[in-house]
Amino acid sequence: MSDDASHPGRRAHRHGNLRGALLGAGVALAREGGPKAVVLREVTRRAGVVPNAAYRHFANHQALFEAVRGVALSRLAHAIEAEIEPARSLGDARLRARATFRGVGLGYLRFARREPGLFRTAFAARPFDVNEPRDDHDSMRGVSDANPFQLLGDALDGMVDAGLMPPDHRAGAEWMAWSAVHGMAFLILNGPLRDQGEPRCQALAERLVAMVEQGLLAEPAT
Amino acid sequence: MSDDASHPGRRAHRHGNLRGALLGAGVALAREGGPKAVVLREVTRRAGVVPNAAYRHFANHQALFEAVRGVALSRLAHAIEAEIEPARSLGDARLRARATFRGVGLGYLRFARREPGLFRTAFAARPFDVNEPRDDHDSMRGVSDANPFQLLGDALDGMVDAGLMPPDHRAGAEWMAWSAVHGMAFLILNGPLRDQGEPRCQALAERLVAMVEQGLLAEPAT
DNA sequence: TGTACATCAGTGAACGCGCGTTCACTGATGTAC
DNA sequence: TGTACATCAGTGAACGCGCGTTCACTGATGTAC
Repeated sequence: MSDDASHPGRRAHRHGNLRGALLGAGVALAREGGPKAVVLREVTRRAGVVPNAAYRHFANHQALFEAVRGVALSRLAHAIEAEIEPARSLGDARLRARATFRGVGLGYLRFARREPGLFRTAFAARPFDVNEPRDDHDSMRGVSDANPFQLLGDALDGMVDAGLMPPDHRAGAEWMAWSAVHGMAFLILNGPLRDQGEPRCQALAERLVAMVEQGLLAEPAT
Repeated sequence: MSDDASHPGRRAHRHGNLRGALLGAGVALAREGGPKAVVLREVTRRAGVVPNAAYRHFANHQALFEAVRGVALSRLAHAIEAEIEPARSLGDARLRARATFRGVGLGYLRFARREPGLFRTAFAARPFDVNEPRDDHDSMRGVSDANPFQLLGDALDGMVDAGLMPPDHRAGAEWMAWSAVHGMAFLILNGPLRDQGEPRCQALAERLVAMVEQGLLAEPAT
């Protein structure tokens, strides 16, 4: 790729950054075809290298896949951060808390629609550790390094801090919100909602997030 | 299996009901290992038959898989019907409507927990047609033949009929409820909620369904 | 500044695996005469 | 009631596929003297 340096006719040895090239190829495959497309042999093919060369940089196929998955999760976090960014400038604390919470849900769903392959990859196979720090591989400057789950938790904390959500409703609220939003992502990607247009998807997403907000705030103590 | 009939030493020809045996083996595999475990060669192995014998009864592997998936969806519908059955005897129409609605969600989630392999199989690969009638393969007598989606729709209609839900909130409400419940099933089966005990899962499920109910009824017209 | 050498990233060839699927076959069953 | 025959469900053997992974190798690179 970028090693057109000073040794024109040399053999392909000393790739330069094969690990990065393999990871990039894996991410590209995941974007195009989801988790099943992240096949070791195809990854090496794309990197212009023989299959077993991958074993210099990853213990096995699973290790490579986990690295790709880490990037996918990181991209999801960035998508959410981009969606909640505008809310930061809101003056009213209550409005800001609500807008941030909605942004987390809408960002999650937007990423699912825009990057279905990466989204599927992020949640394929073993679930990600809710506490694992984000892969800083492609992190942006000036932006926190939270994983998607932590961004959701922060948004919920904000709702409590702003006095919108009773503190005794806070525990476990992540699971409620995440369930709703992930389920809709599934219906849109694999389910009966899969052939809806973008405007309809956006409308459904907004209604869903509003429903969750309503349900979490007004939730009876029962 | 059941052909210990009148021909003791005969070859394995004329199985009797090989199609049924294959389907049964496929369902058993799906229960044990989810959709990926429904492998044609293993199905025939379990039926005590040579692999290509399956092609007398199913066009190919996919046709066999779809048949298995149909059974899984049918089982899910039965689980939901069993859960809403008690609500039918409730006198008050409003209580009955709410109990039925909750039963749909709780039955869905209970099935996901009790039959994770079948649940995963039901929603693997291509989504089921929301209008397709249930496989009557193992239908119960005295019970309607609705698919899970139709049961949800009926429950929502019941909420409107009972005056609990404003009619203008009815359209698309299935997607809201289904999203929430399916997402939680995912978190419990594949996500960070996967190692919770049964009581905790049940509590989360009840809270989720209550949240959806609250959110759908109080939903602002925005 | 030049030579000898250790390192180790990538090569080339091959493995065994289980899969879905195809082919020509055989022999028990049920029917027609 | 008995015989000839067509049917077709299941057999046996084989295929090509792409996969992940292992092995002994080679040759460019950077370092020590």
